Amino acid sequence: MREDTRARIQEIALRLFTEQGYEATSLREIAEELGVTKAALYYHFKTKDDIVASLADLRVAELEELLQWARSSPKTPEMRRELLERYAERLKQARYLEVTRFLERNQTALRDHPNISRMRETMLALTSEMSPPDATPTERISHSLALFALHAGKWLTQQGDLTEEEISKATMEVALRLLEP
Amino acid sequence: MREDTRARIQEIALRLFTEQGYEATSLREIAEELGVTKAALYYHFKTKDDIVASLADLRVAELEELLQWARSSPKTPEMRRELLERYAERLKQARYLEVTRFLERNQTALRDHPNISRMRETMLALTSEMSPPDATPTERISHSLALFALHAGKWLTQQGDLTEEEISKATMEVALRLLEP
DNA sequence: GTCTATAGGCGGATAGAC
DNA sequence: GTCTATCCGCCTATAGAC
Repeated sequence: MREDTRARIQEIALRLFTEQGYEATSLREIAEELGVTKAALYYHFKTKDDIVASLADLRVAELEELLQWARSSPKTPEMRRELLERYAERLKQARYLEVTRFLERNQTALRDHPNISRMRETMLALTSEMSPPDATPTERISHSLALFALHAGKWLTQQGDLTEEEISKATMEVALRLLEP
Repeated sequence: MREDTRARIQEIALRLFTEQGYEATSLREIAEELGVTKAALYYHFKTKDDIVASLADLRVAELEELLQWARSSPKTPEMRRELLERYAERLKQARYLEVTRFLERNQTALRDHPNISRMRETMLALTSEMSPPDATPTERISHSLALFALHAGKWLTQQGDLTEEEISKATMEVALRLLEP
């Protein structure tokens, strides 16, 4: 039953930051929910920003790994399809999805955070790997959008009575179609 | 040269909220930039939230007008194409685009704001007008994404050396293609 | 309409005991 | 590792003069 306190802080912080926003969530709230005092948090993390950094690290590492793979692979349509599938694979992991949501929703508040800038750059580099060098503007937009389409499925969940399976399958179909000529 | 102070507050607040985030922006900053004291702001707006409400009103009204138009129109593919074009038209107006950006980037911080909930619902209703009742899940996702595609162009601006004209044209092409069977 | 002054609270962060 | 106690600054908001 005894869990690493550090991990529990990350867990609670991630949830609250995502639900309420980073600035709107105080260390007091996190501590209260954990059942300790604010001061205890400072044993595990030097600052509030440090908690964010530890959360972002996870995703930055995965994104950079993905980018490295893309760059070292032949620039073919098949590679781009596989990049899409690998990205979708990551999004399926609950923990990773939560972090992604948190970062999506708090872009502005975290704009000066070093990890965030790095993530944005990596994400941009990733979208540019989705198009061949000679692509038209339309192709470029379409291929980049394919990546974001995978996120979109999550926002549109409320819509109708689709199951998660249906949505994720449909979303991938749409994304793949955005890659077609 | 004398401009309505109320309007200038909205203008400055909108910019700072968008750049730094809602929570991260204090009334002191807004007042300083305007060249008055905090207290003066309270003559024009009852609370900080009131400033947000006044900003959101603008967009909520336009979205609801759009929804009303869609609902009172025949449910044809042509209508959906026109809805897309009308939406794109709105996004072209600088003032409207700024408000949209602000709301996009501060969703979490403003999640309890009445206008924001209403906006989210309207936006969702709008996406559901994009699909016929008998649409498959894939069509539903694809058509909804068409609407968001128009936003995406703005995020991907940094990419390459495309002009604003090229991006907006390419984005619309991609969006229209998402509506095709 | 705008000011000065101030109330009252909560924020992040630290010192030092246990 | 966690606590109590505390610092200090900034925040929103209000009262009341001009």
